[in-house]
Amino acid sequence: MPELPEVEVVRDGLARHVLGTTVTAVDVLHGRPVRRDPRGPVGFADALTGRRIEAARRRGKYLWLALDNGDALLGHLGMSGQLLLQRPGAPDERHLRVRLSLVEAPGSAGFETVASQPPQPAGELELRFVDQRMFGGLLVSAGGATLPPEIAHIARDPLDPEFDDALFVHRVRRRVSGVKRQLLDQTLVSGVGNIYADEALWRAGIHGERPGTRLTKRQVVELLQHAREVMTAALGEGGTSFDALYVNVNGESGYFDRSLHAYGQEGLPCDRCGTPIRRVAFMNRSSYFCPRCQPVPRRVGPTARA
DNA sequence: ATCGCGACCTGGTTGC
DNA sequence: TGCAACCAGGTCGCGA
Repeated sequence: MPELPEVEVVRDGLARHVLGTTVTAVDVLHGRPVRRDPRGPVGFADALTGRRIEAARRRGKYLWLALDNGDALLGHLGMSGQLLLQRPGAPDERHLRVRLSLVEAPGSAGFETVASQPPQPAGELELRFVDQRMFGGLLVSAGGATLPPEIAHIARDPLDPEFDDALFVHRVRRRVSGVKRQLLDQTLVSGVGNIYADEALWRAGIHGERPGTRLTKRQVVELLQHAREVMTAALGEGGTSFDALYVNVNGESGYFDRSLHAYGQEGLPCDRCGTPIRRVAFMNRSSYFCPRCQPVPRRVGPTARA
């Protein structure tokens, strides 16, 4: 599933290929992905048509295209979403939900970086939102070009140069909530999902059910740094599979196969101590951890296994 | 105010 | 073999 590194790869691809283009048509094939747009599917399409794309920005797992009127096309890939760039006429993907027709503005150099692609009408391409499960979605954010108000509550992510480490440490240590739950709290830090939370906790040797109030400053600082490292590593690998005219979100990127130490490793020996990795239910999903490197805190141990 | 949990989705896999 | 149950999980809204 797309995590912060994959979303950043998409953002980067969009930045290199759709800036300066103008939206000439919008086709909403399924209403659900635009459910959060207050204008509805028709209003959504109308608000985009004729607009020029000026920037591609991201915060956490949200990304948006800044438009020439100060609005923004805000998107979230959810679990299974993809943003693909296709030539017009390419067969519809099975789960194609929204199609934006784009045209290069006269005089723009926007497409000249696209090499070795199939023949296509000059300056025309499609931006397609494909999403099997439709947890993701798109909306037009009024006045959202710089930062959409819809995501004003979303914290900066750990790779953001303006992320406030000290504030994060302070807030985590003030809450009794388990530290994994806090890592997943978008108002504290964004971009960390179930996979990166488990990986960062494994690297830090901290159990996710440890209350924030029971962690030292140093432990939280180190945990944050581990989250940065694991996401940076994934970003490096995610970027290598990027195809110029095919902005892809690959949930099976090599990174996940090669570099995971905890997530999805139930029963396999811990890469540090050999103890079998354990899996427990957590927030309607799963948590993976090494019971030796990440001992279950005594006070909450019984519930952590429930 | 803060916290925790269930609903939302589909398709692949598992179990009976 | 066929069908049902389960699982993946980010985000939001609701209830405690």
